Amino acid sequence: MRKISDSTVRRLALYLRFLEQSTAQGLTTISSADLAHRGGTTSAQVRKDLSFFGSFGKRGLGYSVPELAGRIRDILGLKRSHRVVLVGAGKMGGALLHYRGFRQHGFDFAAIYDRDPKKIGSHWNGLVVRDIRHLEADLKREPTDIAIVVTPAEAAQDVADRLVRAGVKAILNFAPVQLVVPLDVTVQSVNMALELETLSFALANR
Amino acid sequence: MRKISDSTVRRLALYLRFLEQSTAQGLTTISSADLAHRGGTTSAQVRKDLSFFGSFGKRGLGYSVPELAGRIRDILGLKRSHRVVLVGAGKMGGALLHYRGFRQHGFDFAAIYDRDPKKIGSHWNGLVVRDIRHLEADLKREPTDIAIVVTPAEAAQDVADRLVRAGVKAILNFAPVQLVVPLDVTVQSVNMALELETLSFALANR
DNA sequence: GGATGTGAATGTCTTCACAGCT
DNA sequence: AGCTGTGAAGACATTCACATCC
Repeated sequence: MRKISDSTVRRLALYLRFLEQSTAQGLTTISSADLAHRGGTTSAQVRKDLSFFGSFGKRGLGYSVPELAGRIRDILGLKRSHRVVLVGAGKMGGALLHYRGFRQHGFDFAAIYDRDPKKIGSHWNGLVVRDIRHLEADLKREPTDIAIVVTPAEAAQDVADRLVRAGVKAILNFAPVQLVVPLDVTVQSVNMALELETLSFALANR
Repeated sequence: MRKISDSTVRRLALYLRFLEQSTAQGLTTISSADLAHRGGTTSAQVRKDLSFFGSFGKRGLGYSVPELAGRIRDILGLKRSHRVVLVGAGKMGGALLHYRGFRQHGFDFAAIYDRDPKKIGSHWNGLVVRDIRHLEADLKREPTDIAIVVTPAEAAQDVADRLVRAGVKAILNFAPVQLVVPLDVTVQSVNMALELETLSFALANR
């Protein structure tokens, strides 16, 4: 497949969000201009993004909301649900576990791990926190391709190495470190202090 | 000032992280190649990023770690601390409030707001949750330029409008909606479901 | 000698603009 | 007539490569 840019993928996910809202509002048809307006981009951008994957619209009319939503779900691989394991049973881990948006989009938490004996065995949103030592054996029994890492910075690389060895192919990293992984593993990092720093830059330079 | 790309700003923040680590390790000098290696980029990229703001290195030697760190802090506006208000006293808000990385980088929580009477008045990490109704009056007394929005999607735009009216110039948004704000206000959004969706795309297309 | 700083070349993403369907 | 789909143009970002200086 032709190389698709990260920005295009992120925009597709955004468009999908708007399509879902449009469905809720009972709309059946939407134009690239509408989608663009809501996503802060241009209609040409929307059409170009979609054109990498096919032509889903009707000239003179626009796109069928349900059809386009289906196509994008297909493109993003959201037609099936994903098992997700979470490593790090801290405050942030707990917040993520309760975050509605994940389940709504087909991401289901299968397990939560920590290494702190005080946390192991406690119940979190219907799941029991397991000893990180069981990670490899558990994933061998039930393969999982997405992991969320919410450990302190010092532990994150080690956890990532173990996840990779256990066959995880995609990691969402909240620890403030740059994870090193093999090329066939994808990492997305959310670095919250860094987000604030870009805001600080914007404030300092207006 | 010449227009600086968002990617450049984010990389600067990353370099700063590495410089801090290098300081901790007692290094006094670092080359663009070292910085590049740790940040997953190239030495030319590092030099180009820095060149937008001046020439901070010594040819044949590299960069002085403390000096470069200082320069980047200056560029990013991190030489002063920032007052931050948080809106939304949910699980995620609580997690952010406890997140060490913020304070470490000079971002200090000044207040936390919610509209749920059951939460108002309770203590969160040394702060008392205040009624969102006091937002405008509080910010008039103590101007603040950064706000973090961690409300449900439905409430986020309304909260953003009020923040803007109260003079906030930078918003870090965790609600899964696209906030509409005037041009002189900067928004950074962290959309967690969207991050997982890009991972799902990567899994589906390898 | 060794690493920076930077124009020039290349590559990538976005926008334009219009032919082509419905 | 209206809106898509898409080559071509333009803007922007990254990489190259080398003169420059410590």
